[in-house]
Amino acid sequence: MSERGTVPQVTRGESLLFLTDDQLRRGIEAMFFAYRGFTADPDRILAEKGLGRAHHRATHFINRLPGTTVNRLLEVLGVTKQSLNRVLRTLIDEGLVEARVGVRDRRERHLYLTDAGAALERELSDAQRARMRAAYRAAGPDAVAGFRLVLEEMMDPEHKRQYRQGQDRAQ
Amino acid sequence: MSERGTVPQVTRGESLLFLTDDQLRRGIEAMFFAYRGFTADPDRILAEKGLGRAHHRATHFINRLPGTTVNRLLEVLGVTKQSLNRVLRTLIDEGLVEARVGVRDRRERHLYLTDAGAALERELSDAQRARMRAAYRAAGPDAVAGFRLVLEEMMDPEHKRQYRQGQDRAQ
DNA sequence: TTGGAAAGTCAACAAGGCTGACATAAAATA
DNA sequence: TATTTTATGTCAGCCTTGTTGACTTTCCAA
Repeated sequence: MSERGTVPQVTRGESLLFLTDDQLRRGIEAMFFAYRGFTADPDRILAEKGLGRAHHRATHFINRLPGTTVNRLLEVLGVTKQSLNRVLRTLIDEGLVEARVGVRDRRERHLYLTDAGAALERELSDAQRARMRAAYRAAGPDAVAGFRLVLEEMMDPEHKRQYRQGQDRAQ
Repeated sequence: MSERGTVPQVTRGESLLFLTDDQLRRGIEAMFFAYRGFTADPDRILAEKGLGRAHHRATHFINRLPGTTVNRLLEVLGVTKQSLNRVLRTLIDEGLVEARVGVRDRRERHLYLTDAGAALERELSDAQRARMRAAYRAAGPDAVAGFRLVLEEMMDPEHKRQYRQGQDRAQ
């Protein structure tokens, strides 16, 4: 907070002009507008099917973590179990997700996408990846590396852990 | 869509490995987790005051565009006037925003933050900038340039325009 | 075997999106 | 001047997706 309105000093020959309040504000607005673009395409598809963004998030991570328990999914998504339950209810009722009672622990429900669920997930992620791919291609590999690094540094520590655990799957 | 599950070919000596579906998925998850971090600190402050993220977005852009009309703000925020109206109503009733009747065109309302509104805006953006600054510092200037470039490429064209117009203010 | 913890469900509420219809005032135009 | 268009605000009602609280079922450890 101490740097507001000031121009950071040049130290050891490095310019710190990328840390001015104005540059930070630009970054904040970039996040705001980019996130809108990021969700726009899946949102359109979901709206047609009477589903919402929450269903997309759930199917994404069920696809990524097949057989996950509800609890595990709760940690990743960061919502209350009641909130997730409503979304799962819909997905199960519509035949997109299957909840299998745990074998070792019968309190647990292990979640899997059905064929229809996998098809939906693919449709949504295809749309999202298409935009991402276009942006990556336009920006180039070095920019992408920077993009990923800054995003990682913005995460809460526990999300950073989860994010890193998601590495090297389906290579 | 055509590249799913394939490894992009190396063309003209460039590696296109940063465009694999898996790399794109990583970017998607990075956006998801980072956006959570991005909004977490202001959300906590807002919750204490009985306000929501929508109030933050409104005060942010009223601060950035002092004297903006309601219509202009609607375009930037991308919500309906009914939705914005509810938010503005609260902000005006709580003495955080002032709506002045237009001089040239008396149908217009020009929006300004009051002193209390400016103080709230500063508290919120200080919190958000603090996280941003830490991420920027940790990632370094080159990463930040890449971050901003990729985000810009992810925006819808009209948001990209608005984003670019926001350059070079309060230098 | 029993009491607590864990997983999941049901009910109710709130924020903040949305649409539609309508009112008012002012500006622009025929 | 009469009419239409524009900018704004408001009411009503709906939906999604968060929340908390209370409850059931199941498991496990004392």
